[in-house]
Amino acid sequence: MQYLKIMEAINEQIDAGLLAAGNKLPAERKLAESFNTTRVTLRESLALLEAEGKLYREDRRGWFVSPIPLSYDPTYTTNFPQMAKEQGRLARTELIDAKLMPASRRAASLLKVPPLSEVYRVDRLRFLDERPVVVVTNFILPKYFPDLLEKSFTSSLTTLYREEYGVIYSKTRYRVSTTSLLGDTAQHLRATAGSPAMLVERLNYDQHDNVIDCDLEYWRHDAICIESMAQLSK
Amino acid sequence: MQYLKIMEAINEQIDAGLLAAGNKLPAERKLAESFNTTRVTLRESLALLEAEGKLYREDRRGWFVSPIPLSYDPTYTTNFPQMAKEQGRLARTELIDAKLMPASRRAASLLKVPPLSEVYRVDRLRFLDERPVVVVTNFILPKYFPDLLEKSFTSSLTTLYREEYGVIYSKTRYRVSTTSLLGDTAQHLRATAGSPAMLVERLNYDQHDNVIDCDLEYWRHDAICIESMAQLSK
DNA sequence: GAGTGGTCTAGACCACTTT
DNA sequence: AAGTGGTCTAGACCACTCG
Repeated sequence: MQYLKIMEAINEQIDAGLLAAGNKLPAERKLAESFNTTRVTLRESLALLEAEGKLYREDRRGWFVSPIPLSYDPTYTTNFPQMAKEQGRLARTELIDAKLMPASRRAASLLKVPPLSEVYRVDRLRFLDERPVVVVTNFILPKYFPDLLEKSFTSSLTTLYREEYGVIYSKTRYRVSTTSLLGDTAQHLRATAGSPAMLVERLNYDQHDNVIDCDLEYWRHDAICIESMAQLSK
Repeated sequence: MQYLKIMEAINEQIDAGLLAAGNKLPAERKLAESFNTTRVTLRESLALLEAEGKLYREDRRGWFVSPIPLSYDPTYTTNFPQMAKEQGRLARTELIDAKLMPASRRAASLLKVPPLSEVYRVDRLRFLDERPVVVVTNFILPKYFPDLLEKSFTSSLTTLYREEYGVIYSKTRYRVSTTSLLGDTAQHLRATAGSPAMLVERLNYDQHDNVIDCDLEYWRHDAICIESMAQLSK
């Protein structure tokens, strides 16, 4: 099992600090040669390290050493930039698109509205230390947020909800699963189609226990770990 | 991008119900031939479907269609068999090993005890509908559980804690990340080395807020989704 | 324009599972 | 004994990135 040995060798270089977070690895052909193997086998090792979250890929750009993951607490509402800041990271959000449209099947079922009901859809791309790490899609019930599209999306949605509409996030139902990145989502994250990813789906309630929106978050899976504290319910 | 097309084709067959949960796919060579491609390319498609949680592999046995994932709520203490039962699934736990030993570095740091302190280590393998889905390793502080090894491990640990020691799980700190299966863990799960996995680490507290144990759970990543409700803390 | 990663081909051998 | 999946080789072409 060559590819396991190669994986361990690269792993050691990372642990020893020879390859620091963010560093680009040498070209695949060079690595393959230095490990005395072919590209196919080498790529198997790299894919394994990617699955473990030690390396990540930028499509057609090469392989990089993963930074420390962001600790993400779904029970904590602070907005993304602040969450990052508290962990000594720099965050930034880019608006991809915001529009009124018929709810997708998944969104309609989460929000418990009839299929094809009109909802706002807001797509955003978030960066951590200038690396794109998550594509967030919100589906928002227009009922609670009239004329949402005329507002500015420069601040966080939670802030917008609170300051413009007096709506306060108070409860969230979340679901975490693993998946892979495809199509536009992959492109925004500069990822190769099929890269492993973490999907966080959230259904958010306001202070009166009304469902106000839901969101789908496609994370580069090495960029976060979900971390929380829970009182046990039984 | 052939492998994406193949992936979609197989996906459709699953969605259409032609390939039902638990079904074994035809041999790789046959699939490759029927899609008019080579095994390498076909395996790329299969690996993608594995990453998405649609298929899983049993080492040297072939590819299978994934069953519906178990919904796993980390804030819910009911033991594993009961959690499964509530979702109409059959669960079973096998004891792999139980012994007193020096804490591993990871365990010592979680439990906040000096490295190499003696702790109980209990390894168990859990099945869902007769499929091995998770390897659970508990590191238990002997301080609260004298003579633990003399007890029977046929019931759940939570039950054992409560009935034999009056210790009640009341709070848990959990962390979810993605990783891959290697070595013994992979073997117990009948997985090929490097299969994608979900790692759930928990640090458990009793009714007096004492840390009593921690555990590492290596899940076949298609077998669960983490799902919970949270009151927002701020 | 050179080099790189993404994708693909057409084989091969081995150890293991299955028949 | 036959067939299967796991692993590996030694190439190839293309579209893209980067200097």
